[in-house]
Amino acid sequence: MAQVYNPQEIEKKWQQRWAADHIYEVDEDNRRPKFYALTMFPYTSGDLHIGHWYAMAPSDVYARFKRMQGYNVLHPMGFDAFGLPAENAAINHGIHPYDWTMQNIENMRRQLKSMGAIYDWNREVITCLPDYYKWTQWFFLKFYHAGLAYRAKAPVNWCPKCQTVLANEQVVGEGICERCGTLVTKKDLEQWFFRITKYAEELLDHSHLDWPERIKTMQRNWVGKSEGAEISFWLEHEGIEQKCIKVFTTRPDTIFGVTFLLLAPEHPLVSQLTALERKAEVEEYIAWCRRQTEYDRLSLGREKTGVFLGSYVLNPLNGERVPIWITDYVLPTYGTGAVMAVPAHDERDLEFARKFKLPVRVVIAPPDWSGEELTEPYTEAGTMVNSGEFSGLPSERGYEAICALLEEKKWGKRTVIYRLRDWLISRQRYWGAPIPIIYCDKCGIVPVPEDDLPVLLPPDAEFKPSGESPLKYCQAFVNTTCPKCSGPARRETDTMDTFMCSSWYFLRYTSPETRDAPFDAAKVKFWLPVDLYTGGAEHAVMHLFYARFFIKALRDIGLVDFDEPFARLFNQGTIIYRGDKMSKSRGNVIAPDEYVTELGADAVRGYLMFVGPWELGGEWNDSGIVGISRWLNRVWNLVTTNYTPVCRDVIGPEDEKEFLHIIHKTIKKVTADLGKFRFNTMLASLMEFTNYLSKVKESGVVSDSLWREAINYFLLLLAPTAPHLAEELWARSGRPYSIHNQAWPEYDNELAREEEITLIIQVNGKLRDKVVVPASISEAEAKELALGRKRIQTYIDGKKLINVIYVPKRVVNIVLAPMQPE
RNA sequence: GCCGAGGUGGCGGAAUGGUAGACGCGGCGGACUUAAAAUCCGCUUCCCUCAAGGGAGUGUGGGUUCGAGUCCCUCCCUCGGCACCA
Repeated sequence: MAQVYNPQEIEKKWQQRWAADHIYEVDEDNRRPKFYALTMFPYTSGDLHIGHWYAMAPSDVYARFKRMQGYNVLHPMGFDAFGLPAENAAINHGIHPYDWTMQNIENMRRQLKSMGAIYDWNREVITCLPDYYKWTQWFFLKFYHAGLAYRAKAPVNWCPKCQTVLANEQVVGEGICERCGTLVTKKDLEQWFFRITKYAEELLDHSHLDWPERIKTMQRNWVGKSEGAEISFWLEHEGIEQKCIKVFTTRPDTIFGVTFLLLAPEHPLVSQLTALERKAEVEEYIAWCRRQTEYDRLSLGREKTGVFLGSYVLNPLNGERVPIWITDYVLPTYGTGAVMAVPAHDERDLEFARKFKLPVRVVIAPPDWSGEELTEPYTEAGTMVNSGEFSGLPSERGYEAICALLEEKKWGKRTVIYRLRDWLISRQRYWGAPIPIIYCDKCGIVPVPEDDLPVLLPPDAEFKPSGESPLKYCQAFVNTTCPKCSGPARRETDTMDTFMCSSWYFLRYTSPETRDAPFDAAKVKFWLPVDLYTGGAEHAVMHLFYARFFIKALRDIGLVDFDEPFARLFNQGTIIYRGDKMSKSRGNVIAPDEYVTELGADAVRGYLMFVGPWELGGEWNDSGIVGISRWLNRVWNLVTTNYTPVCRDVIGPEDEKEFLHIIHKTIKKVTADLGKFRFNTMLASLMEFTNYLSKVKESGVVSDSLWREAINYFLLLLAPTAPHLAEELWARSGRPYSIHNQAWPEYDNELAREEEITLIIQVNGKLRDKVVVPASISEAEAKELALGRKRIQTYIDGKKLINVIYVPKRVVNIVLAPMQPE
């Protein structure tokens, strides 16, 4: 038997034993309350780095904690296995994406197993296998039949490097591709969309979700709800069909201040509304706009640009003639692509008016307005002026009155619009689930019949990116027969966004073996919703948003009976290394393997929890981990070397009492900290406990039985954090296998309570003395004691006592009169 | 520009409005050793002092309070998100 702590040996041993005994396998056992603890599954990039461990190890600790607390815990793991890097690897290294992905999974699974988590590997889910993506395709068909999937031509985000379209959510920061950082361009393409906008309103509702405020805010901003009115401005133009231009405004109360109308350069009426003599100038401007990148166009702080079309509309409320301009700050995709400009009350419109010397008319008076021109736009509510019959009304009432009038006269109506666009799910790439659609010259768009699923990804496709789907060139795949008329037909060659795959994987974990359905409905009913979902915040408006949409759609289709997938969400922070987020693309990854080999998985787990609060992340520091490793060694020595009480007739009852107090105080603290994900302070209190145990051991002042009890509690508290070491020490001290099937210790509140406290004595708020007193001390006793202290006397001497403040069990503050100046 | 998180020793970080710096790293000193490593023990915010003791101190400047790292206001910096959305 090894006498020194040898993590390599014991970790391997227990991992094999746990697997052989199936101790972490889970079933729908109703005797214990269920708890679904889910960690975002990793993309199969090749290696897990310390950043992955930071997401996974603490969540495993929490899942183990809940398990010991008596919950029936489902804590599964799988792989998000479709995606571009697999293809890029294929292109760069000549290996098939399937082989690359499966090799990576092999390696990552090995790494994950070395962590010693409670994953039930029978439930593993791999999204790129036909058993799985068959159902991803099946959901597409369900959405199609429910009217939630449609095909449309639209200007879409195009990544020239990835050679594929991207969803709006995948364009980040300054208009760059979320995956590769390339500047995204626009392309007009026929694509498949999911009608996520149908759920815009419901997606705004986070009222039953225990989620971080900032994620909820980001989702709300992403939906971008605006309430206002759509108003028709009459066209004063001969010879065109349209009688009016519709604008959207959130401030119908400012309509009397409209001094020009703005259209997006892409607005369909622009060419018809351009006066002959302005044609050249307008066309030149439009051409200039086209040359601007999306990012340039949306960036703030650039000078306003635009041209006058040479035509006019009439303001329906006052009949005024209003010139029509085009400008690139009006976006064709938002609202109606047309804006009524009110320069007095909108910053951008004012800038535009000043640049082009257009009139500015105040129609909402600020509270103390003198009637002068405003130097800056006034965008708040106020009193309406220069507004005909509405003048004098508070603008909030004017808003209502004008809307009512517009609706009565049918000049406009109240409207709500959203910034959210439908979810573009087509990708012109190989390594994804094929969209199960067939195009027939006779029958048009025909969905693949359910029985024909999966539409298998042909293994032999040429997948070099060409800007078109690689599947297009795979004749055996493309050519098929129409399911309706049996005539010759072509398959859709685009694949689905991989976020489709990750929108339902958490359902599959409940029943991965199910063959005739995506999941076993009873098991989903048992386990879902996920009780705790942990992962990085980078998915706020992507994965987390899509998954919510998916569940709402499945609910409406009748496949699930709940509204939200993730009841509670927790975002861990980011692991920084060399000043940057650790990631393979940044080339600053630290592999856990060498640390696991050298110091053990328990040490790596422990160190990651010790760097700081989980939600804040932290800097990976090589030298920090040795602290945890040394501590685990001390733990080993503490438990494996014999304790012998000193030879005394009776072991002092006072010492035993204090010992019990420390034990229960520690249980209380560790339990509370684990519940709050405060792993760093939990470890600190376990360390303090071991420091205390060492002292006790040295002095031998407790009985043998109490010592054993303390070790017993300590190992139970250690078990979630260092599962291997705890199991080994548990076994070595003759306790029954397995520690991980033991109940979490309960603390005795009486014993955990402090009996003695250090009373702080302050004079005028400054610490001057401290004294240890029984916790039961009364106010009068405490004050008397404080005033009687020798050291305090020297401060009080000769000064006037104004007040004595007593804070129970904490402080006596003696307030003296300030010194009179001479 | 707006929203959110954060700013505390040499470093990572602790602190229900009540002892600032728990716990760990690093450093210094000591024990063990022929020696080193490992381990163990002690010290370690800064300044004055042999010491006892005293003073200063949680990004900046104010305020509230008997008492502020913590609450309020001002400003500065770092990180994350959003950003011409009518």
